[in-house]
Amino acid sequence: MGTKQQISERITALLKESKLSVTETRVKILELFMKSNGALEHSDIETQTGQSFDRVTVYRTLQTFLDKGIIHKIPTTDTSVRYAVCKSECSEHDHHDHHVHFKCESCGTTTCLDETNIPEISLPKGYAAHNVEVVVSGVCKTCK
Amino acid sequence: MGTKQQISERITALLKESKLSVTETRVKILELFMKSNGALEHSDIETQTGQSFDRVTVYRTLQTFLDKGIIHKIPTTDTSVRYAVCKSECSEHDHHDHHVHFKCESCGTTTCLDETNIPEISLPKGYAAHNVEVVVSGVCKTCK
DNA sequence: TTATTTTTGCAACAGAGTTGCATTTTTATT
DNA sequence: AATAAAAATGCAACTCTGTTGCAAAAATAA
Ligand SMILES: [Mn+2]
Ligand SMILES: [Mn+2]
Ligand SMILES: [Zn+2]
Ligand SMILES: [Zn+2]
Repeated sequence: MGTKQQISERITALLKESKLSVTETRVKILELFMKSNGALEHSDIETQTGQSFDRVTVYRTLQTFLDKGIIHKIPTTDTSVRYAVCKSECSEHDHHDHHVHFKCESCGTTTCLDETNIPEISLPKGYAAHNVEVVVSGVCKTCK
Repeated sequence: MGTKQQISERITALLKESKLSVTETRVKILELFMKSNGALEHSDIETQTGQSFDRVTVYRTLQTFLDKGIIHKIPTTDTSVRYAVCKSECSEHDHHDHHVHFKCESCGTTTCLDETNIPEISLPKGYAAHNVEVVVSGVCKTCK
């Protein structure tokens, strides 16, 4: 957690590490991600910031964060795209989110289960795996 | 596999089992799915049928097939939606595709690995799993 | 402070998906 | 086989999501 001040400093540091200008948009969107306990989609960001930013800016900001390994996408079966902040192992052009994602059918929240490891999958002969995504749906601990 | 005649009969039977009218659109789209060795998205269906059907009809057909448990969706991290035919265990309103999906980074094909089982995932306390989706990306056996 | 680089907002556009409704096709009934 | 009832299709119009070019504004470097 941390105080508002501390979070703000962490965000500034993160942006500078990633060689990104520290702008109001980027800081506010990163704050949103850090406050939220679940993944966010584009529309969440638009509504939760109170329509203060242009849609285009939000799209570009998310793309920039993806490029720099600050956030990652979570697979869905609908056309929506969900994003969550990366913990540590991720870097520019090389995402390694070896954790399971959980989508609650009751509250709709998608969370990163950072402690839950992805098991080995033995593929048929001839297939080479680079990345494994696991999305579990069910009921989360708060909805239980 | 089977001859054209046999496939046609199987499709008719499948539609009747699902209590669906046997229409040209539905038969042609199901043929496409059965011929294809990978998953299809909406645009594939439009192009591969030679623009003969209205977009709206294709959307409605896919939705109907989903509702009846004839096809299932495959999760992606982009906004595209991929569909593949269900094998057997699936029925109306209850999809159980306990198999792994593979997306080839080389040829772009998404395939159902029907023999590859999904391992048990031990979630944190309080979480209840209803369904587990696994999507592996890498290089498929034909591209290797 | 000033110059340079980067980011933002706007406008305009492209594409994906949805809905209502009239027409056509399929299925059920006689 | 003909007819009636039900279901599916195609079209038009629309909404929603995401993209691109460019001028104005903001952030960083000098
Ligand atoms: Mn995650
Ligand atoms: Mn499948
Ligand atoms: Zn929940
Ligand atoms: Zn391949």
